[in-house]
Amino acid sequence: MTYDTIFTAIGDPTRRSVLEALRGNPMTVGMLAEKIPVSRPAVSQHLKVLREARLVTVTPKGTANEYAVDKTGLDEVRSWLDSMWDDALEAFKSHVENKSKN
Amino acid sequence: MTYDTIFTAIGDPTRRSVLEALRGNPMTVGMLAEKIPVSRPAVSQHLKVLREARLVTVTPKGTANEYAVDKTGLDEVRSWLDSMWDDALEAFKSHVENKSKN
DNA sequence: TTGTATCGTAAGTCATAACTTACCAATAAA
DNA sequence: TTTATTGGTAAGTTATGACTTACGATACAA
Repeated sequence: MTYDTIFTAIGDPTRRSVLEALRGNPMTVGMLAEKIPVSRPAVSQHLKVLREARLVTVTPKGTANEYAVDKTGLDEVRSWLDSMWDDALEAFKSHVENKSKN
Repeated sequence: MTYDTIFTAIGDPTRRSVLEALRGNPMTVGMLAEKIPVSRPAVSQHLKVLREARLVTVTPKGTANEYAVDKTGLDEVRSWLDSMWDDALEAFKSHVENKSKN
């Protein structure tokens, strides 16, 4: 399941900070490292996890790598959410039916 | 931010297994503990985290506690997702506009 | 060619969260 | 009242993942 990777990625607070920072505009590693209270190599490591989860994209620009939000991973979250929501509604409905049968 | 709690909660694979198990039908701790490869007290601890994140509800039934998916937390995920999606689209749009200005 | 800027990765550290067993409280049945 | 079932919590263990510093590769300017 792809969403395992995605939710594991989002599960970390620092990685959520990275996504929050990127929601406005693409940013380089250095810029992110100035904004988020961890070392630059730590930011790189987190970006790697986010990239593998398809939550960010990277575009080399000279010596700099520019990162942006990748909607692919967000799509997966939405699919999971819709599916989860539907099932929860279904379970609630049949639960109520069972209840009114007793 | 409430969604910090939620995403931290979903970040754990065992807790995701719990949610997967509950998507079909409400279940008791004991039932969950049979289905998921961890001890029953571990399940209890995870359920506590999920409850505080508003991802599950608990209904005492005699000596048993029945847990079910709570749509409140799912709603938060949806809000975050929509907001994230909109911002990412906006950023992409203004990024393209900047690009065509250069 | 040298120097500078940028960043990925290796290697090391260690706090913490996910696990366990043990204990006990609450509920229900006998 | 006693016994059985169920589950929350305490306390202890430890693997791991989030952090750091160090190193070196790549791109670009001088």
